Amino acid sequence: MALPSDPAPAKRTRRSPDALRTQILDAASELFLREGYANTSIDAVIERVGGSKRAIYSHFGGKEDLFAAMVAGLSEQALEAIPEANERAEEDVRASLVDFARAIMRILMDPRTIALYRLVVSESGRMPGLAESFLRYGPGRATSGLTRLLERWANSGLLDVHDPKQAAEHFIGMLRDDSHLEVVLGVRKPLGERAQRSRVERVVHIFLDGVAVK
Amino acid sequence: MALPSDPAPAKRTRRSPDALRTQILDAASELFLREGYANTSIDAVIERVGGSKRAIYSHFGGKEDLFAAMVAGLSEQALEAIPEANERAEEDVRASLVDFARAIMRILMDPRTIALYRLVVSESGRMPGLAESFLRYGPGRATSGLTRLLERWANSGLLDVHDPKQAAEHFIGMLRDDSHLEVVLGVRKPLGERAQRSRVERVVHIFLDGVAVK
DNA sequence: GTCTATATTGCGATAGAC
DNA sequence: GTCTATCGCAATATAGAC
Repeated sequence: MALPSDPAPAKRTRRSPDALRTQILDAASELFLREGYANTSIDAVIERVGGSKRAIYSHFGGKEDLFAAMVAGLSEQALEAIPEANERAEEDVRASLVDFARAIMRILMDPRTIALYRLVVSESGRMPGLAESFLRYGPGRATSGLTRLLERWANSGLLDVHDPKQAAEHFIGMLRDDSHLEVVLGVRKPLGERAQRSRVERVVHIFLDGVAVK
Repeated sequence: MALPSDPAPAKRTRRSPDALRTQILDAASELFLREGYANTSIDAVIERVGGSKRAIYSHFGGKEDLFAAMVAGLSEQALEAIPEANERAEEDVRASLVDFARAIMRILMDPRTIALYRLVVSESGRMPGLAESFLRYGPGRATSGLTRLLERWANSGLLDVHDPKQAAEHFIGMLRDDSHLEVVLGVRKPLGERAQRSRVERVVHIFLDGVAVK
């Protein structure tokens, strides 16, 4: 994201506190995601950013807090890609669901998201509060976004859902199935564009129409 | 848990090799699941079982191999609870799916399975092969079991599924949704019997009938 | 046991914003 | 000029490796 501290830390112009904060977060994200929590040192982060370790402590409080800030930031950032409920949604339920599912699928298969997921599962036992903020900024936003869509369609009589939140969770669960787990566990590469599309079609079809022969 | 060691023709002093192996696995499971991989020492395992460290190395090879054996064993053991495809399946698709889903749901919400899942996600990066055996003995068996059921129903013209394996993955994904993730991350307790039933009903309903208004 | 790595803190110096 | 954030460096603490 931010500019790499070019040849040398520019003497003339000073970074804004905000820029420093962002640069620290970017460097920390990269290292945490690649090396894991324990294998990433404060020194390694600061080495990439320049300046003093003090900056991290005054901005974030400590290593755990830096990690937590990174998790929240990345979760939020990832979810920016989901389409907002818009007017078109009212018109074509199926197409809107496909749009939504594609966005979620892309996020789920993004290597950064995968690494983040692994990291959160690994470290949430040790860090109370980490899981909450991850869920709130990440998966929770996806679910609540879809929940609102389902509610609207249910109110319009287009869908028959009694518990929109639960239905949203099930829908997203279909997207985060074994194929996702296999990627998380590193036994297969993330699905490509084509496979993603194909799975999204099936999921939307099952969700809307079911598989029972009528 | 596994083989009962009572009827073993154990001499006064010596356990059968098989019983020793089982006892080591049981002790290791408990410690690994509760304390994690790094926080469990070979000494701690041996302390519970008695005997010498040598036993672990001759039976399993080393700490990682013991861990891998435990993961494979627990995965396999957990999956024993899923109902085999039987004759009744042919009769009532819906009831059979509910049975199947209930079994899977119970497994997913079992604290041991939850701990195992966390552990596998945490350690699979470090241990090549761990993820494969976990998937093969655990989730893979669930998926393949359901896949066979779906194939039969599809062949009988009861269901309209073109890719039974993918459909099975989506079905199980609905059961392993955000509510499961929240339990894995420790932000909520496992769903109780009642909530499990309720979710299973919804999942089967969505899967068979869909939510679109006809 | 020693020793190394690393998280954390203390504090005077300094550079830029105002 | 003052003021604040940051820097640079050093010191402390501690957990884990060996």
